[in-house]
Amino acid sequence: MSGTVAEKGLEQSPSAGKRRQIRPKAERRQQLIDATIRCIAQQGLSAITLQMVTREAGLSVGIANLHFQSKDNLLRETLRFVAEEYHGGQIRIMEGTAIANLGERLDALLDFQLGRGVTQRQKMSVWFAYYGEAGARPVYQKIVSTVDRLAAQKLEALFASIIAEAHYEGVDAKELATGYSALIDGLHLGLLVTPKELSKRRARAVARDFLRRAFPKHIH
Amino acid sequence: MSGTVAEKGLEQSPSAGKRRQIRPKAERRQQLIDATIRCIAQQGLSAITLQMVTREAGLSVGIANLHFQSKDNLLRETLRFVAEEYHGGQIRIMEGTAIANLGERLDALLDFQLGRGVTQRQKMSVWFAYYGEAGARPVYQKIVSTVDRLAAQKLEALFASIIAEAHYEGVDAKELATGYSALIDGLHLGLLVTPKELSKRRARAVARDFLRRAFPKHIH
DNA sequence: ACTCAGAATGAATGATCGTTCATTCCTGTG
DNA sequence: CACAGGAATGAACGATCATTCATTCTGAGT
Repeated sequence: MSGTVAEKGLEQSPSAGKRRQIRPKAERRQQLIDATIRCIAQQGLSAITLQMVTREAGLSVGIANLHFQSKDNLLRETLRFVAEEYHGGQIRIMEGTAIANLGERLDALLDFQLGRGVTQRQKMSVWFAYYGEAGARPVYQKIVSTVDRLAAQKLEALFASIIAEAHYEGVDAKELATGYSALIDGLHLGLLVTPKELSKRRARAVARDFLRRAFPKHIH
Repeated sequence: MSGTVAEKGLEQSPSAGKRRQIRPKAERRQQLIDATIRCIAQQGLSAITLQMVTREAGLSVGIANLHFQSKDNLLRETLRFVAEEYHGGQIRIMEGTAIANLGERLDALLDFQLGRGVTQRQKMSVWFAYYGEAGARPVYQKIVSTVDRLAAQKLEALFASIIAEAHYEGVDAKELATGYSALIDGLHLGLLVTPKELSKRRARAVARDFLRRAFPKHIH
């Protein structure tokens, strides 16, 4: 997890807020994306406003259209960023050579997916805000599908390796990967919508249980 | 499943669209809620408009505020209706005495949750549209939590009965119910966002696999 | 046939949004 | 130090929204 999303929002100088600053284009873009994420989490995707986002970023209204051409494009780029952050994190764990033991790699994946970084209200709010619009906006669907497909393939490969290693019988890697991904998504949803009923601790226990049932020799 | 949501949208007379009709308040409310559901599915929650909804219902703009006081209230009532429809359907199956056999009751539940009625794009779009806003709107969270808790209790009770009936060992009904609910939610999400990657057939297979792993004596 | 309570309408209103662009102000370069 | 390129600003604009309410119309009761 990279902690690039949080902080900022105020100028670097605590009280002063006047002096105009010129910064490289890439930096401003990221600054606006970060502000967009914070606004979506706090106000929701349907209530979001350019005035809201640019104020959160400590900049003027016009700058959003300067760097992103339109509000629609800013929202698209924000989704692209969040999607790549999440799926990239998963993929890095699954194809990383740092962890040789397959069981430990599974553990690391679960730690990431239900760990502090991902299960922040802020992050989950953004995820599901876009999911909610995906039904009506094919563009969002496409952005998510693209990264999602790659992560799904990596997960399936990891499961296949585990199955081969321990000669598990009657288990289909692809079907199991689909189920595990869906389970994680559903747990995120539960953490977001009914946090009183589902604690993070229990979410982890549930996911671990799923893996233990499938790979008893790898998850103790 | 009650099919109250579809049809309408046009006056009863195909071509004529002028004559004003007076109908009971309850009927008009339902008519507007149905139109709202269709609009959310087609345009998304963030793009929805009272003009859009009332036109879809074949009525004038002012009528929305007449029967619901505000747009916010219309959206709240629509969520309440959808939530009760979905969770009510589940609860009716789980506490219904029509099916005595516990294994068959499980099957019926799965058929409902991943059947034609629920997995329509229209329905799932509405669900996740509201879920997406739940992070920023405590009201939505509360509405969903209320019905969700009851369904979760019924599911847990059903699982507990099954566990007791066949003396399954080392299985916790509550944890399993949480996992199953999350799995179903995640599969709905997959069907909505990545329909190309996940067919309804495979979603059912995945859910059935989860149940078979947990209750091998009940699901063949 | 007549009446009238109240359901339904839709033009008008004020607020707010995304977007534009003339202007201002940095800052690296010569 | 002077200057030019372009990053940043924010007032202005037109479009669109939720909401109001004076008016019209309906249909059940008499």
